[in-house]
Amino acid sequence: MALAPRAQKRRQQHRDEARKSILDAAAELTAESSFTGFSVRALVERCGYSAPTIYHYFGDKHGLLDALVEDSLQDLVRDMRQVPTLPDPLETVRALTLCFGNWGLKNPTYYHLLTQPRAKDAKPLAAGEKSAGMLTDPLAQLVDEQRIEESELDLLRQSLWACLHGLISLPAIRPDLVWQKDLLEASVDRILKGWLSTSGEGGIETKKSGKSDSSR
Amino acid sequence: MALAPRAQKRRQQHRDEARKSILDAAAELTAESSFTGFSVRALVERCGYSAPTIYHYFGDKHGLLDALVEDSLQDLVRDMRQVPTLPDPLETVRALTLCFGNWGLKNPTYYHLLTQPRAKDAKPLAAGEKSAGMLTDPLAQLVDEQRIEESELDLLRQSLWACLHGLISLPAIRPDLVWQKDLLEASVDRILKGWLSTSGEGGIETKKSGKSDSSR
DNA sequence: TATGTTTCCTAACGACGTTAAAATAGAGAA
DNA sequence: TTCTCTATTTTAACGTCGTTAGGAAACATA
Repeated sequence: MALAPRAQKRRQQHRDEARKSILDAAAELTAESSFTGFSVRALVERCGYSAPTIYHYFGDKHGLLDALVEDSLQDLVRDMRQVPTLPDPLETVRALTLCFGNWGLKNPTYYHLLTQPRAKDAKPLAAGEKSAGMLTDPLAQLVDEQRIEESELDLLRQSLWACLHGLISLPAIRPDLVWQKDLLEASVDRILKGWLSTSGEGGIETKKSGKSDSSR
Repeated sequence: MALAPRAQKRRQQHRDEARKSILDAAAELTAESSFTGFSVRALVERCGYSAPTIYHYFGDKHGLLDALVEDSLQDLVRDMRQVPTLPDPLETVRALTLCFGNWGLKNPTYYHLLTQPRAKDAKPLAAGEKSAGMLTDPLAQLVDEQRIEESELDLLRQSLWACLHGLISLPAIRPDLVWQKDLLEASVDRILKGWLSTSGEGGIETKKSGKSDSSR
């Protein structure tokens, strides 16, 4: 028995409103107390709906949090789309990386939820993948311009990603410490510099400029 | 009523044995299933003691896990102590950093417990602080040798720490991906290179070597 | 009206960390 | 020995969590 289009639309509208009011309450809760202290039951008290309703709409606690993060991630993707493609692809990589990093620093709770190990259903959030893929083109261009070796591309990508992850998450883990305010920007610059300058030579600049590999 | 020394010693011995058998069972459990899936109740079943006994010895679930991590951290500190002080302090920094990083990669569960936000009682693990402090001397020496500016010392320290954190924790978070096997070593080298080479100039090496700050 | 579907709630289940209260064991004192 | 004090250990619960079975209520079609 297919629903008439009118009724179907009204149903969907009601669904969206309910989802939104639940997500709004969840956003409030995560803003007040971060991921710790967020519980379905606290959300139930806050949003007026009952627990099974939340499970009806989101299936799971993780599903709810995923929807919450996905909303914020769409803001990020919008921001990253506004980053212009600069003449120097390295500048583009830098700008995109900083854009992502600043989003993470501003939304530590969402970033933490994003990077929390996911269940076996596994699929990473769509917007997360999208933002990660935005680096592909400018990086490929750097290879084309022979400023990085193709054999090092994956290494650079993973290195940049991992370091960025640390730069975002460590200050969130240790808010008790005072963090240098330009830490993200300075670090990204140095990392890119380290990967791109004298790209043929792998070693680090030692005092005597000779390679002593005493730590192997 | 002070205890006689003999009895006191035997008591202590019994205490240590009980603690050790609990910690051994906990180590087994965390080795099988990582931090998720570790529960006090599972430990109770494994170790034979009852729940309040565990609380008697460790006060808390966190206290138990802290004791577990502290044990492994002592191995790390021992390893780091064996790193020789090399003629080039940069090599020393590199070796210590790689030592710590490799420990983290080999003990992802313990590293995760170590970096999990701690309760309000706050005090960081003793061995953790000790290992972090080992970089102080060689870094100061780099300043003495005028290879890094003193004003950038804290920035470098935090950058190195944060990137190292990312390099350890991201592969643990995403074991589904294939990680370049030299990621840690290559990254640390590039980061140090980025911070030390041409130490007077902050910008990154752009195509035209001109600074365009379009991302501010 | 009657029927099927979607939405929503009451009430519970099982697992978790934790603890109150009491039983047990060990060591010195009588 | 017996008594007493302390340290160890257990049984049995409490409160919270995520989750779900089952049914009631609302709604759209017929």
